[in-house]
Amino acid sequence: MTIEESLKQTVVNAVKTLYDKDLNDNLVQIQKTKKEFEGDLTVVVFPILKLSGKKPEDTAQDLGNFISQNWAECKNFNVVKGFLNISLKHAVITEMLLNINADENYGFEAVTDKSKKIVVEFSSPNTNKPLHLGHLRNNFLGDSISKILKAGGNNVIKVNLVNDRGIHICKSMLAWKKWGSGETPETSGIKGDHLIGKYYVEFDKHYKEEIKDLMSKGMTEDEAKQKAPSIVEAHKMLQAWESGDKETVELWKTMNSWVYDGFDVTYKLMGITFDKIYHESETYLEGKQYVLDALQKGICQKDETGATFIDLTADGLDKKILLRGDGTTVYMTQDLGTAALRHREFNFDEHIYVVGNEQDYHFKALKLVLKKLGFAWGENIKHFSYGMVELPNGKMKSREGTVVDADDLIAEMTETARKTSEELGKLNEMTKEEQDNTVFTIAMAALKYFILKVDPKKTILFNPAESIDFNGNTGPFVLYTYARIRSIFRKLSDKNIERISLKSDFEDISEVESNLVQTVANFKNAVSEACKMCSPAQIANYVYDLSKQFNQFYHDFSILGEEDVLKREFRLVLSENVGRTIKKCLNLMGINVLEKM
RNA sequence: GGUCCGGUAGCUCAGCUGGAUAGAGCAACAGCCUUCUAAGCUGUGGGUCGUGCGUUCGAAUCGCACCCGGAUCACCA
Repeated sequence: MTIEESLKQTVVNAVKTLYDKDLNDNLVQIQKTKKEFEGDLTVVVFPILKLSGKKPEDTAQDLGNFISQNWAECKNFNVVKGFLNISLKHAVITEMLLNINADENYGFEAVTDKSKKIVVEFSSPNTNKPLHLGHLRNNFLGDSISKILKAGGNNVIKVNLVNDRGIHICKSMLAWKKWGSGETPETSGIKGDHLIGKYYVEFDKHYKEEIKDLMSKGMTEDEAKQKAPSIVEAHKMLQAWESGDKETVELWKTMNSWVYDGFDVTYKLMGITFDKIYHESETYLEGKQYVLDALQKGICQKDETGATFIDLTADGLDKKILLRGDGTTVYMTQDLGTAALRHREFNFDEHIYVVGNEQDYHFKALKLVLKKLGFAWGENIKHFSYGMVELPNGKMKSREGTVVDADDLIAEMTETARKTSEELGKLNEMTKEEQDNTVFTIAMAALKYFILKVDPKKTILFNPAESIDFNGNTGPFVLYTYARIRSIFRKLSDKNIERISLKSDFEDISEVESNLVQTVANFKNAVSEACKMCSPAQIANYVYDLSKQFNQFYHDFSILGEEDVLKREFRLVLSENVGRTIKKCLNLMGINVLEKM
């Protein structure tokens, strides 16, 4: 039983004894006492007023008297309006600390046998452009929630679906063929994904010009968009590809391989791996088959242009096209195939798609279509939706080249981290290798934390002019706190101070120490909550709060001499716990810790 | 127009299963390095929690209406 539950029970007993009424225990509100008031735990008495029939202050006083006499953990209490603040005995705090110490895994491993099998799809890059800041949000979120779910005892399978087919690839291929000089990553010295991205932008430039031209000749915009020679040619290329045209397929293979080489570098920088990688080019045909079957069974229909669609109007959505008039497949067709394939392979309990909120509609439709096609497990797919990353002048668009490139950003952050570290003299006694590792770890911590700390639902506004901070509520600050803790233990071993085992009758604990212990004790709760909500942002908030508290505590921290041996040990055990908790949190966010910085 | 999401300090964000005087960081200003890491700590200033009504002992938090911003309603992915 936790300390809160024990107090709750005592309040229920108190109401029974004092007022002879039965109090439903979910009406008892226990919360941590706010900083400004004296005490550790607070009972909110307002909900009890009806039972007591007395004023808030008097009710609180009654309860306080009862609790101090009948609850062994209570040292003393005070009443502020309708709030009953209770101070815990120091022994209770020490006991709490020792309990945390005993459970190295914070209880996570215990739930393994109840685990679910969860497939998490994230990253899912298109092979026609390099990764940008928006993709980083996707990757960091996907990686982090996978880690959180795993920590919660689930069997997690991380998968990546590479969008290696479709009209967008054809656009890059066409531009490379038509307007390129036959350059390759080797001849140009450009990283493969960036090279392809360059031609994607090139295509759009020509396409736009053609539209403008056609419109000046009297065509409507919609018509021009469809009739522009480039897009017509791109569509032809897609058809050629889907029908297995040798030359087209060869070009596609070559250009994709450039992109993959480029992506590998970026994934390595991000520290992200997958258990399995899928390619749309390998799954879309399975999807197509389901649609054709459904057409035969009358679940799907053909419209006047020959396109196949499914009618979702009864469910509040629209008619959804599943095959184009020319028989080629669309996004949805492919996703149907992929989902079915994965269910066959893994028989998952849950399938989470980490995809931006611009696709909320798509996933609503996907779930429905799966069920209509007779896949009952369609109910178990979940869309983890997150907001866009925007720049001060609006949305990032690869086509228009208005993006913050992932590789560039990482390089820039690493440079800033290096400069800052040098200025602070942090790199002085390190080897070149240590320096590089330190600087890179700090940069990635800053970047990941910056993105993960924001509620996934919200749009992130990123201002490239203001570089990502290294002070305050940031990754580097949390890392720094951890490094400080590690430093204490290094110093300790230097001084050869013998560790003793802490007895729980130690009586001298400051307010800040008591708060820290409670915060750490709440870790399991906080993280299991974050686990349920799948929320890296909550973890970031928690670990920041913890780090801040520790830094305040550190201000007064001292290793102390022989005569203060218990106090010293209390502080060391506390630091150890905080350090371990910080490390765990950072790991859940995909951030590596540093021993020194 | 329908649906979904957001609106909290100058800026970036917490807080939202209703509880005490709404919190951090950045930016500004004033302090703190001879002792365990100053990427830190302490203090000052800064708020009609988009607006209105309602529910409640109590609303940033819940409900309704409205205003503003964004996404989506594709034979793009």
